Amino acid sequence: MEKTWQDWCQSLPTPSLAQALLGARIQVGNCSGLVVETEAYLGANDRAAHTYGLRHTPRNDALWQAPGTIYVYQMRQYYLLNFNVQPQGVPECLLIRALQPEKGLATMAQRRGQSGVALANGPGKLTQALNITRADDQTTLDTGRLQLTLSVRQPVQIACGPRIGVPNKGAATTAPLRFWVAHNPYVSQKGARHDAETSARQSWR
DNA sequence: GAGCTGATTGGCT
DNA sequence: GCCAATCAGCTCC
Repeated sequence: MEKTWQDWCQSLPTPSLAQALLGARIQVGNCSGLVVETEAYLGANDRAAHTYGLRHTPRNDALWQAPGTIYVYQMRQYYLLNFNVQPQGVPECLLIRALQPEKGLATMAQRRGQSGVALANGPGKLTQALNITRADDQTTLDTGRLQLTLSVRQPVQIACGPRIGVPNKGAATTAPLRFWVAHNPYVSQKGARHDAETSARQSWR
């Protein structure tokens, strides 16, 4: 019997959940991919979080809902996908930064206007590939059209580092709250350009 | 390959 | 008006 999302959320603190989410499958319609990169956002005390200082606005209301609530935020002309992980009233969440595409490659390529590694190697790209928009904000993993399957694969090695796009915010800028599957070519970092297929296989157990 | 920059939308002060 | 959890294309090594 699989653990429910709620049980899973209660089993670990948020940064550990960010690591544990690597290897999960996200599916929307007939498109799916494996989570290869995440970031943790730690609510009230995290200057990079939208809920820093317990800010509660119409935009971030989803973060104040029950665990499993989906928060979709618009950045420029892109959408960013987050999952709420802590009990209602504790606004901590996980940002999905990159996916390794599995199914529906042609559909995703059509939506993106790109193919291969560039399909979903960034937070704005994967939402475009999976057609996730503000319409999915405040839906949940139980009732929404987005399905999540935990622990489909196990990373050989998990790497961590500072989050991206969080400048001049002291501890929030440097805290190692970004986690990715080491050696996987579908992460959003530019540097690692390996043989995509070979490395993708070798990055999972 | 690495680093910089322009594009450009929406939410909040 | 200001700023932001981005992206892609362009330069210059």
